[in-house]
Amino acid sequence: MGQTMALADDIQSGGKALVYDKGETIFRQGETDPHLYFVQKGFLKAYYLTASGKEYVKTFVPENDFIGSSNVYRYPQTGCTFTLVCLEPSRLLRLKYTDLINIVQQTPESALALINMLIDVIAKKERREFEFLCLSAEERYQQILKNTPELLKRATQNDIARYLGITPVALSRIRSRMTGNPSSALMT
Amino acid sequence: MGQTMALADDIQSGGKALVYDKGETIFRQGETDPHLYFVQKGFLKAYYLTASGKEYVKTFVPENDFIGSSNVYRYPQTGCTFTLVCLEPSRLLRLKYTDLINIVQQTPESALALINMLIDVIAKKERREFEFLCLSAEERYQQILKNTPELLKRATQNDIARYLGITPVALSRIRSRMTGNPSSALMT
DNA sequence: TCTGTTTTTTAACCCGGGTTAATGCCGGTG
DNA sequence: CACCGGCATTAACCCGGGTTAAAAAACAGA
Repeated sequence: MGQTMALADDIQSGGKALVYDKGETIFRQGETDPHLYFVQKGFLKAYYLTASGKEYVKTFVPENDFIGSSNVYRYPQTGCTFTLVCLEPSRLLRLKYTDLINIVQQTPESALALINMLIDVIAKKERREFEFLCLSAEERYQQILKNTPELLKRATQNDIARYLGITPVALSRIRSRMTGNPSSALMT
Repeated sequence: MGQTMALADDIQSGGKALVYDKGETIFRQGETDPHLYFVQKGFLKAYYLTASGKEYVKTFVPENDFIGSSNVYRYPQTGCTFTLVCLEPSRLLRLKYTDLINIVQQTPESALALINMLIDVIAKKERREFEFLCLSAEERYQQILKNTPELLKRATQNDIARYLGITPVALSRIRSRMTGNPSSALMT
């Protein structure tokens, strides 16, 4: 983590600080935005919008986390695969991917810091993949209760449902099932 | 890709070649194996085994791909989160994570190659995550038909089902639904 | 406080996938 | 050749989640 913070320092020195209001959009699905963002303060939501108009939440982004459309770095002509919007007033540091690579080429330590950060991202995605593959929607919700209960305070239940890959109606049912009002099982 | 191949060369010079028969296990869930593997030839399956004995396929690993339990790199005391087994006779290159880091510290170019490789891994995981989040099981199967039809030849339908996150029975139903024998809809 | 909007809950109905079990189908082995 | 184990298919039944719609609850602004 010390290494990652050092990288954050590098980004701080090379990046541009930006302030957004709640509800503001940083970039939209389809646009090209060749930047990596570091969240100094606030809370954001990254989401996919399908052709049929349905929204699915890719991830929530809290303080001290990074976000950017990685495909745009590798294939600069492609568009972002998702939209990034603020759920709270936020302060971000913005840095071009190409500038990041330049910074990281300067010192082996910062290169290693970036490598470790990327491996952390991979580990995180691996856990989400594991949860989709191996757990039921109810079990995935219980993981949130156990591991990131703050999320319940910062995101609406609608958005949490769309993050779990289910509808808000289904999440409401899961919750009432879990509250376990066992008497309801006895009633007609 | 040229960069990634250069990295593969580095791994080749520092790695140890290993040969496995079909059915052999490289490492088991719970063991600690601090290595990254590069597949020169063959085809492997990485899978999770739940407490209740159910198997879920995390990924298939074809030639020129890498695999390793990334959490073991960051947290060396933890065990692998999955089991790795050969579906075909395979030749692998094995390299300690720590040696890889040493190699990569030598030259900025190899560090950049690793960074690019990691970003490719992230992009790949992002697509799988997207498919779980936004697509139905049938749509996910259609993605395989479109993007990696070779998989149908190298893996059993059982394993493909467990990769899609459904049961073999469900995949069989999806296939018969898709064959679209429309007459069956007319019959009792 | 009143009001309009968003979020959450509940109900009814449908459908896809899980489960179990039976059957058929190879492919390998003795 | 006969046998056996794993793989694929099919059927029957159940349950969780999608969909639609309506109502209740929580919020934010005037």
